[in-house]
Amino acid sequence: MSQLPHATNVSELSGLKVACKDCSLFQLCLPVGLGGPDLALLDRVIKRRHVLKRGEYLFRPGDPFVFVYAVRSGSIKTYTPIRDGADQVTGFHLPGELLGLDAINTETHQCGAVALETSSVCELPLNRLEELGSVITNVQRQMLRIMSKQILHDQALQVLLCKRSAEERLAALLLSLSNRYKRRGFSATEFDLSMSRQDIASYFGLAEETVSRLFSRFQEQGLIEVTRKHVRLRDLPRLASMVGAPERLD
Amino acid sequence: MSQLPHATNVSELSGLKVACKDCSLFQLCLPVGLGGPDLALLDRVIKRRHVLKRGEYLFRPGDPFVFVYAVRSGSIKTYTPIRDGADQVTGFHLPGELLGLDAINTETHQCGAVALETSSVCELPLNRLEELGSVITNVQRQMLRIMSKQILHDQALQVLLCKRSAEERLAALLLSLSNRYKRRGFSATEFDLSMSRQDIASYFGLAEETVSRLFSRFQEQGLIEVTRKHVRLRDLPRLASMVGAPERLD
DNA sequence: GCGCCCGGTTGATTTAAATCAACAATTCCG
DNA sequence: CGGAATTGTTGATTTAAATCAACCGGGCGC
Repeated sequence: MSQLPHATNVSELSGLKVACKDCSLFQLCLPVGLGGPDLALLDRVIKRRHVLKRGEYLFRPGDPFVFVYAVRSGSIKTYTPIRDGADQVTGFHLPGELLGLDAINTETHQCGAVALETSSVCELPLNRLEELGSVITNVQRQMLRIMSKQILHDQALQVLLCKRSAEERLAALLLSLSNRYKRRGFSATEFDLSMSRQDIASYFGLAEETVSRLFSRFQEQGLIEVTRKHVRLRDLPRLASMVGAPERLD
Repeated sequence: MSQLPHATNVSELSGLKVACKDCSLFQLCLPVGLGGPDLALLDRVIKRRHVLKRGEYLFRPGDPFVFVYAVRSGSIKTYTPIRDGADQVTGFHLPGELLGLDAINTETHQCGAVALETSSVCELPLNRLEELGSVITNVQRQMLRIMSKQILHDQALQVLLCKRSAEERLAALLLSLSNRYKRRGFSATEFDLSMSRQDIASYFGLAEETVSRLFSRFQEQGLIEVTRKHVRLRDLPRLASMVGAPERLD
């Protein structure tokens, strides 16, 4: 189906229990920077490898908040229902990224999360962390950093939506995916989009047709090669020059 | 200059040292829900009453992160510089609201913060919290909640920017200010805007002229009465009906 | 007290992107 | 395997909001 590479193929095959310290996502995920003892305790409460098929829901709006989730493989989109029955896509999440942070305050998910392809997640019971002793401070400090990063990301998106054209928004997305794949050890210039044109349009407040036209235009201009979901970025520097630093979505 | 009411007038006059437990913003600010011992420790590290005149900067983009700030009186806007030299306004902050959360991760402010009128803030040295013992867990838990709330707020703004017209965006702002003033004990229907039309336009990705026209139109329609910065909301229910639940900015 | 400047308003015109419409290519599914 | 449904593409037209332009009025300095 999707040809998205899976960072965790090897560890997934080797067994269900892969400790955080042995996970290929260690550097990108919650435990980054945590020491051995903290990791061991963290491993005790994290539930691993909840698997989702394409289209399956991790949680839905209104669900009670139980876990923060870390994407382990695949990709997951989050969305908010808006009036008129439509959905607004609020984010695309790759391995190592955390989901459900917006539900900590109200203890209820306002967003939903759907797998864009076969994916797996780890479940972090934020409330149970308090049972553990020393680990909590370090993990919470790490949580603060991750949420701070999310807030910065949301601000970049705000600038993009307020000040930038449809063209620049799409460039920003392609660049963001490129950087994120690269950091995960995959090609920065060739990958499959796991989201539909409609998802991209929704995420950026554009019409599906506009996104489609932009993909065509980028191709005409020699910026990219695109066939359906497969994308090859042919001119990364020019793509990057279209997107200012404060609008980087990485 | 601005006729914005000041929640903290009384306590400000009574002296420089007002403990969190005696602050009128207690219920709206960081310490909400914290117990006496935690509060006492918190009071030891919080610096109070840094005063800013209109137009003064609390921090600028690039400044090293030292404090998280809580607005104590007045109002403060945050902004990001974007290419072409312009600024994008990223938020308006009223008493009890926290500033600088986006800098926790990088330890550098990406945004700047300017007083929209004479304002004062408390300074919370996030890093020094670790010197304190038991307080840290509870305060950090509270920080997680506040940041979660911010992320939810950012998502509401995303929906507004992606899916709603200029008209609905302005309605959302007026409604948000109304609710926030109300919670602080002020009139929900009559207040002064501390931000300029340009600030509002920037915040929502609109032109100054559009915002101006909308104020006029709202007045024609009997929704509001507006003279320069003074606003009276004449039909709160109709205003509210223009803004869906997932777009509430409160 | 007068005029200047800035913030705000109002009008005319342009434009980027939405909408409407038709169609092509894939994937889904019996 | 074949037809329906979904997803994506391309073209014509409309539209909300930007831009360009002129002007107003209050507050401030001189």
